[in-house]
Amino acid sequence: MKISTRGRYGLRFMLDLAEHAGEGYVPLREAAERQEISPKYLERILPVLVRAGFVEGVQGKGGGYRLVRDPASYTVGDVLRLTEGDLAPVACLALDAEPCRRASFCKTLPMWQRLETVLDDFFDGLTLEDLLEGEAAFKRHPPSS
Amino acid sequence: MKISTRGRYGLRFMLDLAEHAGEGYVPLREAAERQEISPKYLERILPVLVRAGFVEGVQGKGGGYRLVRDPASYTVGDVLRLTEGDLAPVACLALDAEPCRRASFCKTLPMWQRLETVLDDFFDGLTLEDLLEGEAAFKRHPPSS
DNA sequence: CACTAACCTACCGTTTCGGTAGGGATTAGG
DNA sequence: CCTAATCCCTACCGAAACGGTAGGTTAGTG
Repeated sequence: MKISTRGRYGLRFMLDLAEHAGEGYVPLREAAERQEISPKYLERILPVLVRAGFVEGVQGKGGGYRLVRDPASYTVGDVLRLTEGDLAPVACLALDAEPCRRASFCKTLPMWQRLETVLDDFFDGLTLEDLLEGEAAFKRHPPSS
Repeated sequence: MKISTRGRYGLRFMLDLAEHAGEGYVPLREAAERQEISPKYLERILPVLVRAGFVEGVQGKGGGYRLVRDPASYTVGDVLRLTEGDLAPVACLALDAEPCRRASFCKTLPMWQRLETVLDDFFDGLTLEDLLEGEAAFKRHPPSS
């Protein structure tokens, strides 16, 4: 029950781009240094973000990456679903899961389904811009709501 | 980001005991058959539940396992923390985590902390008895609350 | 005494995780 | 035109976790 480095690094990379938006293209090496991530490893996480049209990569000297849209238009859920993969909390709810015979009477399935929507709502309710604001974003969504 | 079989099987075992409470001791083999879990594998998940005093195991003929307390007194969070381990969604929030240098300025840490409380609230707000009721338990805690 | 069933430990094949290595292909600047 | 910078792509790799198996020992029942 852990978010792996792929999801966390991918998200931090996107945040790094958001923090340096409007400064031209950000070389992977610089982002990796700031985020203290192995450049070669980070490099392997990015293709999925490029292919999804989330970031634009420009080759050659002076190149690098930049966000395509406004930071507020990327939800954390969007980024995690790409980099981490499926956000389903159990295997039987994964997109590629084969149907489970026990589904019709499983006492735990409703809970996992409910948890999945809780997670979706949590991650889709946060944008890169929200995270840049820091803790302030969570003050607006207090635990009691 | 998946709950492993240890947590899921442990929970289903506890639910199986809850469903057969008051019928004496439930042999592991019977519970494993009903839950379609490898008996030998399930056997390896149980010691932590026994040592925590969640279930009582009795050896010899006529023996087996039974819940020690009322099903309503076990939260899903209790069971999962024992069988699955830490419920922290990222490594840096785990109990045994070494302190992260980036914590003071990490843009994602507040989100993970918030998510951890969301998960704790979710799992600690459900008991074995709630799950036995099926979907009804979730009608009482609608998505909008 | 025999049988049942919990208890305990070691092993094992597969997958995932986190990372490294080594090349291309492309572009800006001298 | 050459070179340095930069993205892009694929293959490999050690360690750990996952999910399960095997084979015993201990304890209680009939």
